[in-house]
Amino acid sequence: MKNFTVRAGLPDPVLERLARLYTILSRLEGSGGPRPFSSKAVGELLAVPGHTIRKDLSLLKTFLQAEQEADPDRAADSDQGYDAARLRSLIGRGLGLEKVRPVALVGLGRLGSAILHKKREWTDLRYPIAAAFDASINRIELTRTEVPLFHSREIVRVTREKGILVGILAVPAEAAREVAERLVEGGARALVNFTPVLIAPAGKGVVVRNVSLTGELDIISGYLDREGV
Amino acid sequence: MKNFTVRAGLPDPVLERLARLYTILSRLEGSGGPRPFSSKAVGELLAVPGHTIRKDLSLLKTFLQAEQEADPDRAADSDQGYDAARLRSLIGRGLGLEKVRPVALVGLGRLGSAILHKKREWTDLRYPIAAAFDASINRIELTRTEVPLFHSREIVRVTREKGILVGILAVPAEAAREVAERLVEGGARALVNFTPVLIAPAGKGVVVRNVSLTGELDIISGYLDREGV
DNA sequence: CCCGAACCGTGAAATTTTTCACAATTCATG
DNA sequence: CATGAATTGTGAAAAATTTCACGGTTCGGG
Repeated sequence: MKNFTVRAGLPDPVLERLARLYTILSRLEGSGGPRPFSSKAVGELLAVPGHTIRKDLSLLKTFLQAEQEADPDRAADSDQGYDAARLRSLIGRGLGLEKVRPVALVGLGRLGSAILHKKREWTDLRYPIAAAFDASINRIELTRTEVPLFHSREIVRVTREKGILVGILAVPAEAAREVAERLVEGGARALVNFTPVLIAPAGKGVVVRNVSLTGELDIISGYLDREGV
Repeated sequence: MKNFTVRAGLPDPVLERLARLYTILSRLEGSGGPRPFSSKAVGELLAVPGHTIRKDLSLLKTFLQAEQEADPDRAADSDQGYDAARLRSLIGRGLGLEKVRPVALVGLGRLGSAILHKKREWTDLRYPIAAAFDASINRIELTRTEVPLFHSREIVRVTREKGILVGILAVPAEAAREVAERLVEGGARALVNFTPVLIAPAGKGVVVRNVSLTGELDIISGYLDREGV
Protein backbone atom coordinates (compact mmCIF):
# COMPACT_ATOMS: atom_id res chain seq x y z
CA MET A 1 0.00 0.00 0.00
CA LYS A 2 2.91 2.29 0.61
CA ASN A 3 5.34 0.21 -1.30
CA PHE A 4 6.09 2.69 -4.01
CA THR A 5 8.91 3.93 -1.81
CA VAL A 6 11.78 3.33 -4.14
CA ARG A 7 14.26 3.44 -1.29
CA ALA A 8 15.85 6.53 -2.71
CA GLY A 9 18.81 6.23 -0.42
CA LEU A 10 20.52 4.65 2.53
CA PRO A 11 18.59 2.81 5.25
CA ASP A 12 17.70 4.90 8.29
CA PRO A 13 20.07 3.32 10.79
CA VAL A 14 22.96 3.61 8.38
CA LEU A 15 22.16 7.23 7.66
CA GLU A 16 21.98 8.07 11.33
CA ARG A 17 25.23 6.36 12.20
CA LEU A 18 27.03 8.08 9.39
CA ALA A 19 25.61 11.47 10.29
CA ARG A 20 26.73 11.01 13.88
CA LEU A 21 30.12 9.97 12.67
CA TYR A 22 30.32 13.10 10.58
CA THR A 23 29.53 15.23 13.61
CA ILE A 24 32.29 13.57 15.55
CA LEU A 25 34.83 13.73 12.78
CA SER A 26 34.10 17.43 12.31
CA ARG A 27 35.01 18.01 15.90
CA LEU A 28 38.19 15.98 15.62
CA GLU A 29 39.40 18.22 12.81
CA GLY A 30 43.10 18.65 13.24
CA SER A 31 43.31 17.27 16.72
CA GLY A 32 44.55 14.15 15.02
CA GLY A 33 43.38 11.06 16.73
CA PRO A 34 44.76 7.64 15.94
CA ARG A 35 46.56 8.00 12.67
CA PRO A 36 45.60 5.22 10.44
CA PHE A 37 41.98 4.95 11.51
CA SER A 38 41.05 1.31 11.46
CA SER A 39 37.39 0.39 11.17
CA LYS A 40 37.66 -0.79 14.74
CA ALA A 41 38.97 2.57 15.93
CA VAL A 42 36.24 4.41 14.08
CA GLY A 43 33.73 2.05 15.59
CA GLU A 44 34.86 2.88 19.09
CA LEU A 45 34.22 6.52 18.37
CA LEU A 46 30.63 5.52 17.89
CA ALA A 47 30.35 2.54 20.19
CA VAL A 48 29.62 0.07 17.42
CA PRO A 49 31.67 -2.89 16.21
CA GLY A 50 34.09 -2.49 13.32
CA HIS A 51 32.14 -4.53 10.84
CA THR A 52 29.21 -2.19 11.15
CA ILE A 53 31.42 0.67 10.06
CA ARG A 54 32.80 -1.27 7.16
CA LYS A 55 29.35 -2.28 6.04
CA ASP A 56 27.96 1.22 6.36
CA LEU A 57 30.79 2.67 4.35
CA SER A 58 30.41 -0.05 1.80
CA LEU A 59 26.77 0.92 1.33
CA LEU A 60 27.66 4.57 1.22
CA LYS A 61 30.20 4.04 -1.52
CA THR A 62 27.85 1.91 -3.55
CA PHE A 63 25.25 4.58 -3.23
CA LEU A 64 27.61 7.37 -4.21
CA GLN A 65 28.72 5.52 -7.29
CA ALA A 66 25.15 4.84 -8.32
CA GLU A 67 24.45 8.54 -7.91
CA GLN A 68 27.04 9.24 -10.58
CA GLU A 69 30.17 11.11 -9.65
CA ALA A 70 33.24 9.06 -10.18
CA ASP A 71 35.27 9.06 -7.03
CA PRO A 72 37.78 11.93 -7.26
CA ASP A 73 40.54 9.95 -5.67
CA ARG A 74 39.87 6.31 -6.30
CA ALA A 75 43.26 5.64 -4.84
CA ALA A 76 44.56 3.25 -2.26
CA ASP A 77 41.91 2.43 0.27
CA SER A 78 41.67 -1.20 0.99
CA ASP A 79 44.39 -1.65 3.48
CA GLN A 80 45.62 0.49 6.28
CA GLY A 81 42.57 2.18 7.71
CA TYR A 82 40.77 5.35 6.86
CA ASP A 83 41.94 8.92 6.76
CA ALA A 84 39.81 11.09 9.01
CA ALA A 85 39.61 14.05 6.67
CA ARG A 86 38.79 12.04 3.59
CA LEU A 87 36.28 9.97 5.48
CA ARG A 88 34.52 13.08 6.67
CA SER A 89 34.39 14.49 3.19
CA LEU A 90 33.07 11.21 1.81
CA ILE A 91 30.22 11.15 4.29
CA GLY A 92 29.59 14.83 3.79
CA ARG A 93 29.13 14.36 0.08
CA GLY A 94 27.11 11.21 0.44
CA LEU A 95 24.61 12.63 2.91
CA GLY A 96 24.58 16.17 1.65
CA LEU A 97 25.99 17.52 4.88
CA GLU A 98 28.11 20.12 3.21
CA LYS A 99 25.12 22.28 2.49
CA VAL A 100 24.63 25.31 4.69
CA ARG A 101 21.16 25.20 6.20
CA PRO A 102 19.98 28.30 7.99
CA VAL A 103 17.74 27.55 10.96
CA ALA A 104 15.00 29.32 12.86
CA LEU A 105 15.09 29.27 16.65
CA VAL A 106 11.79 29.70 18.44
CA GLY A 107 11.72 30.47 22.15
CA LEU A 108 14.24 32.59 24.02
CA GLY A 109 13.82 31.26 27.53
CA ARG A 110 16.77 29.73 29.30
CA LEU A 111 17.18 26.91 26.84
CA GLY A 112 16.63 29.10 23.82
CA SER A 113 19.19 31.61 25.05
CA ALA A 114 21.66 28.84 25.64
CA ILE A 115 21.28 27.79 22.03
CA LEU A 116 21.37 31.34 20.75
CA HIS A 117 24.59 32.16 22.55
CA LYS A 118 26.28 28.85 22.17
CA LYS A 119 30.00 29.26 22.01
CA ARG A 120 31.62 29.36 18.64
CA GLU A 121 33.29 26.03 19.22
CA TRP A 122 30.14 24.05 19.48
CA THR A 123 28.37 26.26 17.06
CA ASP A 124 28.45 24.97 13.61
CA LEU A 125 28.92 27.19 10.63
CA ARG A 126 26.69 24.90 8.68
CA TYR A 127 23.60 25.79 10.70
CA PRO A 128 23.56 29.54 11.20
CA ILE A 129 20.63 30.89 13.14
CA ALA A 130 18.98 33.09 10.55
CA ALA A 131 16.15 34.25 12.78
CA ALA A 132 14.96 33.82 16.35
CA PHE A 133 11.46 34.29 17.74
CA ASP A 134 9.77 34.79 21.07
CA ALA A 135 6.26 35.58 22.22
CA SER A 136 7.46 38.22 24.65
CA ILE A 137 8.33 41.61 23.23
CA ASN A 138 10.03 42.40 26.46
CA ARG A 139 12.40 39.51 26.11
CA ILE A 140 13.10 40.35 22.52
CA GLU A 141 14.16 43.83 23.48
CA LEU A 142 16.34 42.67 26.31
CA THR A 143 18.21 40.07 24.32
CA ARG A 144 21.54 41.17 22.95
CA THR A 145 22.61 39.37 19.84
CA GLU A 146 23.49 39.75 16.21
CA VAL A 147 20.78 37.36 15.22
CA PRO A 148 17.66 39.11 13.94
CA LEU A 149 14.82 38.74 16.44
CA PHE A 150 11.10 38.70 15.75
CA HIS A 151 7.82 38.28 17.51
CA SER A 152 6.35 34.81 17.25
CA ARG A 153 3.52 36.30 15.28
CA GLU A 154 5.90 36.65 12.37
CA ILE A 155 7.09 33.09 12.17
CA VAL A 156 5.28 32.22 8.98
CA ARG A 157 6.29 35.33 7.11
CA VAL A 158 9.94 35.39 8.11
CA THR A 159 10.45 31.69 7.69
CA ARG A 160 9.07 31.87 4.22
CA GLU A 161 10.96 34.99 3.21
CA LYS A 162 14.29 33.64 4.35
CA GLY A 163 13.69 30.23 2.88
CA ILE A 164 14.38 28.54 6.20
CA LEU A 165 13.91 24.80 6.14
CA VAL A 166 14.86 23.85 9.68
CA GLY A 167 13.25 24.96 12.93
CA ILE A 168 14.34 24.54 16.53
CA LEU A 169 11.61 24.48 19.16
CA ALA A 170 12.65 25.74 22.59
CA VAL A 171 9.28 26.96 23.77
CA PRO A 172 7.09 25.96 26.71
CA ALA A 173 5.13 22.78 26.19
CA GLU A 174 1.81 24.54 25.67
CA ALA A 175 3.08 26.41 22.66
CA ALA A 176 4.82 23.52 20.94
CA ARG A 177 2.03 22.28 18.74
CA GLU A 178 1.15 25.69 17.37
CA VAL A 179 4.69 26.84 16.76
CA ALA A 180 5.40 23.63 14.91
CA GLU A 181 2.44 24.24 12.66
CA ARG A 182 3.47 27.77 11.89
CA LEU A 183 6.99 26.76 11.03
CA VAL A 184 5.72 24.14 8.66
CA GLU A 185 3.28 26.59 7.19
CA GLY A 186 6.21 28.90 6.57
CA GLY A 187 7.94 26.17 4.62
CA ALA A 188 10.06 24.36 7.19
CA ARG A 189 10.70 20.74 6.34
CA ALA A 190 12.42 19.65 9.54
CA LEU A 191 12.18 20.33 13.26
CA VAL A 192 14.31 19.74 16.31
CA ASN A 193 11.89 19.67 19.18
CA PHE A 194 13.19 20.25 22.71
CA THR A 195 9.69 20.27 24.09
CA PRO A 196 8.46 17.27 26.06
CA VAL A 197 5.42 17.27 23.81
CA LEU A 198 6.05 14.86 21.02
CA ILE A 199 5.48 16.44 17.67
CA ALA A 200 4.22 13.99 15.15
CA PRO A 201 5.23 14.66 11.59
CA ALA A 202 2.62 17.30 10.98
CA GLY A 203 2.25 17.17 7.27
CA LYS A 204 4.01 14.19 5.81
CA GLY A 205 7.45 14.82 4.58
CA VAL A 206 8.43 16.75 7.68
CA VAL A 207 11.38 15.32 9.55
CA VAL A 208 11.19 15.63 13.31
CA ARG A 209 13.73 14.90 16.03
CA ASN A 210 12.24 14.91 19.48
CA VAL A 211 14.63 15.56 22.33
CA SER A 212 13.54 15.94 25.90
CA LEU A 213 15.47 15.51 29.09
CA THR A 214 12.63 13.73 30.80
CA GLY A 215 12.22 11.48 27.82
CA GLU A 216 15.88 10.54 27.89
CA LEU A 217 15.75 9.94 31.61
CA ASP A 218 12.78 7.65 31.26
CA ILE A 219 14.56 5.65 28.60
CA ILE A 220 17.66 5.45 30.76
CA SER A 221 15.64 4.40 33.73
CA GLY A 222 14.04 1.67 31.69
CA TYR A 223 17.44 0.31 30.65
CA LEU A 224 18.73 0.44 34.20
CA ASP A 225 15.73 -1.44 35.45
CA ARG A 226 16.15 -4.06 32.77
CA GLU A 227 19.68 -4.58 34.00
CA GLY A 228 18.36 -5.04 37.48
CA VAL A 229 19.64 -1.74 38.85
CA MET B 1 30.80 -14.95 21.62
CA LYS B 2 28.62 -12.53 23.53
CA ASN B 3 25.59 -14.70 23.30
CA PHE B 4 25.19 -15.37 26.99
CA THR B 5 22.88 -12.39 27.06
CA VAL B 6 19.77 -14.07 28.31
CA ARG B 7 17.60 -11.27 26.99
CA ALA B 8 16.49 -10.43 30.48
CA GLY B 9 13.78 -8.18 29.20
CA LEU B 10 12.12 -6.37 26.36
CA PRO B 11 13.88 -5.62 23.07
CA ASP B 12 15.52 -2.22 22.85
CA PRO B 13 13.15 -0.59 20.36
CA VAL B 14 10.15 -1.75 22.33
CA LEU B 15 11.60 -0.47 25.57
CA GLU B 16 12.35 2.91 24.05
CA ARG B 17 8.93 3.33 22.53
CA LEU B 18 7.23 2.41 25.76
CA ALA B 19 9.42 4.74 27.79
CA ARG B 20 8.61 7.58 25.43
CA LEU B 21 4.97 6.76 25.66
CA TYR B 22 5.22 6.89 29.43
CA THR B 23 6.75 10.34 29.26
CA ILE B 24 3.94 11.54 27.09
CA LEU B 25 1.20 9.94 29.13
CA SER B 26 2.63 11.49 32.30
CA ARG B 27 2.23 14.87 30.72
CA LEU B 28 -1.31 14.17 29.62
CA GLU B 29 -2.30 13.43 33.20
CA GLY B 30 -5.78 14.77 33.70
CA SER B 31 -5.87 16.84 30.54
CA GLY B 32 -7.93 14.01 29.19
CA GLY B 33 -7.23 13.41 25.57
CA PRO B 34 -9.38 11.16 23.42
CA ARG B 35 -11.42 9.11 25.82
CA PRO B 36 -11.35 5.59 24.78
CA PHE B 37 -7.74 5.52 23.60
CA SER B 38 -7.60 3.25 20.61
CA SER B 39 -4.27 1.74 19.66
CA LYS B 40 -4.39 3.97 16.64
CA ALA B 41 -4.83 7.08 18.77
CA VAL B 42 -1.98 6.06 21.04
CA GLY B 43 0.10 5.40 17.99
CA GLU B 44 -0.45 8.89 16.71
CA LEU B 45 0.87 10.24 19.97
CA LEU B 46 4.10 8.53 19.07
CA ALA B 47 4.01 8.63 15.30
CA VAL B 48 3.88 4.89 14.87
CA PRO B 49 1.13 2.69 13.44
CA GLY B 50 -1.43 1.14 15.74
CA HIS B 51 -0.27 -2.42 15.37
CA THR B 52 3.11 -1.47 16.73
CA ILE B 53 1.46 -0.27 19.90
CA ARG B 54 -0.61 -3.39 20.21
CA LYS B 55 2.41 -5.58 19.69
CA ASP B 56 4.54 -3.64 22.15
CA LEU B 57 1.88 -3.85 24.82
CA SER B 58 1.41 -7.49 24.10
CA LEU B 59 5.10 -8.09 24.73
CA LEU B 60 5.00 -5.95 27.84
CA LYS B 61 2.13 -7.90 29.31
CA THR B 62 3.73 -11.22 28.53
CA PHE B 63 6.86 -10.00 30.20
CA LEU B 64 5.06 -8.73 33.27
CA GLN B 65 3.25 -12.00 33.72
CA ALA B 66 6.45 -13.97 33.38
CA GLU B 67 7.96 -11.71 36.02
CA GLN B 68 5.32 -12.92 38.46
CA GLU B 69 2.79 -10.44 39.74
CA ALA B 70 -0.69 -11.40 38.73
CA ASP B 71 -2.33 -8.45 37.08
CA PRO B 72 -4.21 -6.51 39.78
CA ASP B 73 -7.11 -5.76 37.55
CA ARG B 74 -7.32 -8.40 34.93
CA ALA B 75 -10.62 -6.87 33.91
CA ALA B 76 -12.11 -5.92 30.61
CA ASP B 77 -9.44 -4.84 28.18
CA SER B 78 -9.88 -6.36 24.82
CA ASP B 79 -12.39 -4.07 23.33
CA GLN B 80 -12.81 -0.37 23.56
CA GLY B 81 -9.34 1.09 23.71
CA TYR B 82 -6.99 1.78 26.54
CA ASP B 83 -7.37 3.93 29.60
CA ALA B 84 -4.59 6.49 29.78
CA ALA B 85 -4.03 6.23 33.51
CA ARG B 86 -3.99 2.47 33.63
CA LEU B 87 -1.79 2.30 30.58
CA ARG B 88 0.71 4.62 32.18
CA SER B 89 0.75 2.59 35.34
CA LEU B 90 1.21 -0.61 33.39
CA ILE B 91 4.23 0.73 31.57
CA GLY B 92 5.56 2.26 34.76
CA ARG B 93 5.52 -1.07 36.50
CA GLY B 94 6.86 -2.98 33.56
CA LEU B 95 9.84 -0.73 32.95
CA GLY B 96 10.49 0.25 36.54
CA LEU B 97 9.76 3.89 35.85
CA GLU B 98 8.07 4.47 39.15
CA LYS B 99 11.36 4.46 40.99
CA VAL B 100 12.70 7.82 42.06
CA ARG B 101 16.19 8.26 40.70
CA PRO B 102 18.18 11.19 42.00
CA VAL B 103 20.51 12.66 39.40
CA ALA B 104 23.74 14.63 39.39
CA LEU B 105 24.05 17.63 37.14
CA VAL B 106 27.53 18.63 36.05
CA GLY B 107 28.15 22.03 34.48
CA LEU B 108 26.33 25.23 35.32
CA GLY B 109 26.83 27.19 32.15
CA ARG B 110 23.82 28.36 30.21
CA LEU B 111 22.57 24.91 29.43
CA GLY B 112 23.26 23.59 32.91
CA SER B 113 21.41 26.51 34.46
CA ALA B 114 18.48 25.94 32.17
CA ILE B 115 18.26 22.39 33.44
CA LEU B 116 18.80 23.38 37.04
CA HIS B 117 16.01 25.94 36.97
CA LYS B 118 13.64 24.10 34.75
CA LYS B 119 10.10 24.97 35.58
CA ARG B 120 8.18 22.67 37.80
CA GLU B 121 5.97 21.59 34.94
CA TRP B 122 8.67 20.07 32.89
CA THR B 123 10.58 19.05 35.93
CA ASP B 124 9.86 15.56 36.94
CA LEU B 125 9.55 14.53 40.52
CA ARG B 126 11.01 11.22 39.62
CA TYR B 127 14.41 12.69 38.78
CA PRO B 128 15.30 15.19 41.48
CA ILE B 129 18.64 16.90 41.10
CA ALA B 130 20.42 15.72 44.21
CA ALA B 131 23.66 17.57 43.51
CA ALA B 132 25.09 19.94 40.94
CA PHE B 133 28.72 20.59 40.11
CA ASP B 134 30.82 23.18 38.36
CA ALA B 135 34.51 23.83 37.93
CA SER B 136 34.16 27.53 38.75
CA ILE B 137 33.86 28.47 42.40
CA ASN B 138 32.69 31.85 41.28
CA ARG B 139 29.76 30.43 39.45
CA ILE B 140 28.88 28.18 42.33
CA GLU B 141 28.69 31.14 44.67
CA LEU B 142 26.60 33.18 42.28
CA THR B 143 24.04 30.51 41.59
CA ARG B 144 20.88 30.72 43.63
CA THR B 145 19.15 27.44 44.14
CA GLU B 146 18.01 24.93 46.70
CA VAL B 147 20.05 22.22 45.04
CA PRO B 148 23.31 21.54 46.87
CA LEU B 149 26.25 22.75 44.80
CA PHE B 150 29.79 21.42 44.78
CA HIS B 151 33.07 21.92 43.05
CA SER B 152 33.73 19.43 40.27
CA ARG B 153 36.60 18.12 42.32
CA GLU B 154 34.07 16.47 44.58
CA ILE B 155 32.14 14.55 41.96
CA VAL B 156 33.40 11.15 42.96
CA ARG B 157 32.85 11.60 46.67
CA VAL B 158 29.42 13.20 46.52
CA THR B 159 28.10 10.88 43.85
CA ARG B 160 29.13 7.92 45.91
CA GLU B 161 27.84 9.27 49.20
CA LYS B 162 24.44 10.11 47.81
CA GLY B 163 24.16 6.89 45.88
CA ILE B 164 23.49 8.73 42.65
CA LEU B 165 23.16 6.48 39.65
CA VAL B 166 22.40 8.97 36.88
CA GLY B 167 24.55 11.87 35.69
CA ILE B 168 23.78 14.72 33.33
CA LEU B 169 26.70 16.24 31.43
CA ALA B 170 26.30 19.88 30.53
CA VAL B 171 29.96 20.83 30.45
CA PRO B 172 32.19 22.15 27.67
CA ALA B 173 33.36 19.53 25.23
CA GLU B 174 36.91 19.43 26.58
CA ALA B 175 35.75 18.34 29.99
CA ALA B 176 33.28 15.70 28.88
CA ARG B 177 35.51 12.66 28.90
CA GLU B 178 36.93 13.32 32.33
CA VAL B 179 33.66 14.21 34.00
CA ALA B 180 32.11 11.07 32.61
CA GLU B 181 34.88 8.99 34.10
CA ARG B 182 34.53 10.59 37.49
CA LEU B 183 30.80 10.05 37.58
CA VAL B 184 31.24 6.41 36.73
CA GLU B 185 33.98 6.12 39.31
CA GLY B 186 31.55 7.53 41.82
CA GLY B 187 29.09 4.79 41.00
CA ALA B 188 26.92 6.27 38.25
CA ARG B 189 25.46 3.68 35.93
CA ALA B 190 23.89 5.99 33.36
CA LEU B 191 24.66 9.30 31.67
CA VAL B 192 22.78 11.83 29.63
CA ASN B 193 25.40 13.59 27.59
CA PHE B 194 24.65 17.00 26.10
CA THR B 195 28.20 17.38 24.93
CA PRO B 196 28.97 17.02 21.24
CA VAL B 197 31.70 14.58 22.25
CA LEU B 198 30.29 11.12 22.03
CA ILE B 199 30.82 9.21 25.22
CA ALA B 200 31.28 5.54 24.60
CA PRO B 201 30.03 3.29 27.35
CA ALA B 202 33.06 3.78 29.54
CA GLY B 203 33.02 0.68 31.62
CA LYS B 204 30.55 -1.82 30.29
CA GLY B 205 27.18 -1.73 31.87
CA VAL B 206 26.97 2.04 31.70
CA VAL B 207 23.99 3.34 29.77
CA VAL B 208 24.63 6.48 27.76
CA ARG B 209 22.30 8.76 25.85
CA ASN B 210 24.10 11.21 23.66
CA VAL B 211 22.23 14.33 22.75
CA SER B 212 23.75 17.17 20.81
CA LEU B 213 22.12 19.86 18.78
CA THR B 214 24.70 19.62 16.05
CA GLY B 215 24.29 15.88 15.97
CA GLU B 216 20.55 16.17 15.56
CA LEU B 217 20.95 18.78 12.87
CA ASP B 218 23.34 16.59 10.93
CA ILE B 219 20.90 13.71 11.09
CA ILE B 220 18.08 15.97 9.99
CA SER B 221 20.12 17.34 7.18
CA GLY B 222 20.88 13.82 6.04
CA TYR B 223 17.21 12.95 5.91
CA LEU B 224 16.36 16.13 4.06
CA ASP B 225 19.02 15.45 1.49
CA ARG B 226 17.77 11.91 1.01
CA GLU B 227 14.37 13.36 0.25
CA GLY B 228 15.92 15.59 -2.32
CA VAL B 229 15.52 18.83 -0.35
C1' DC C 1 -31.94 -10.50 22.10
C1' DC C 2 -29.48 -10.35 18.06
C1' DC C 3 -26.49 -7.63 14.64
C1' DG C 4 -22.85 -4.99 13.17
C1' DA C 5 -19.11 -2.10 14.09
C1' DA C 6 -14.93 -1.23 16.57
C1' DC C 7 -11.01 -2.82 18.61
C1' DC C 8 -7.54 -5.71 21.07
C1' DG C 9 -4.18 -9.62 21.35
C1' DT C 10 -1.04 -12.48 19.08
C1' DG C 11 1.11 -16.24 16.15
C1' DA C 12 3.11 -16.26 11.82
C1' DA C 13 4.96 -14.02 7.63
C1' DA C 14 7.66 -10.39 5.67
C1' DT C 15 11.12 -7.13 5.91
C1' DT C 16 15.04 -4.88 7.65
C1' DT C 17 19.33 -4.74 9.97
C1' DT C 18 23.26 -6.83 11.88
C1' DT C 19 26.74 -10.14 11.95
C1' DC C 20 29.83 -13.29 9.88
C1' DA C 21 33.53 -15.04 7.20
C1' DC C 22 36.82 -14.79 3.88
C1' DA C 23 39.19 -13.31 -0.51
C1' DA C 24 41.98 -9.49 -1.78
C1' DT C 25 45.17 -5.90 -0.83
C1' DT C 26 48.85 -3.33 1.33
C1' DC C 27 52.86 -2.52 4.05
C1' DA C 28 56.83 -3.19 6.99
C1' DT C 29 60.68 -5.98 7.65
C1' DG C 30 64.51 -8.91 7.37
C1' DC D 1 61.66 -9.79 -2.76
C1' DA D 2 59.22 -13.01 -0.16
C1' DT D 3 56.67 -13.45 4.17
C1' DG D 4 53.43 -12.35 7.67
C1' DA D 5 50.43 -9.37 10.02
C1' DA D 6 46.77 -6.20 9.59
C1' DT D 7 42.84 -4.40 7.45
C1' DT D 8 39.22 -3.44 3.98
C1' DG D 9 35.05 -4.65 1.17
C1' DT D 10 31.14 -7.46 0.50
C1' DG D 11 27.96 -11.48 -0.57
C1' DA D 12 25.55 -14.48 2.20
C1' DA D 13 23.72 -16.18 6.66
C1' DA D 14 21.65 -15.00 10.94
C1' DA D 15 19.05 -12.28 13.97
C1' DA D 16 15.97 -8.76 15.12
C1' DT D 17 12.05 -6.00 14.21
C1' DT D 18 7.96 -4.72 11.96
C1' DT D 19 3.86 -5.78 9.61
C1' DC D 20 -0.02 -8.59 8.66
C1' DA D 21 -4.28 -10.91 9.33
C1' DC D 22 -7.69 -12.81 11.80
C1' DG D 23 -10.09 -14.96 16.01
C1' DG D 24 -12.38 -13.26 19.96
C1' DT D 25 -14.63 -9.79 22.79
C1' DT D 26 -17.38 -5.81 23.93
C1' DC D 27 -20.84 -2.39 23.18
C1' DG D 28 -24.74 0.32 21.30
C1' DG D 29 -28.99 0.01 18.78
C1' DG D 30 -33.03 -1.49 16.83
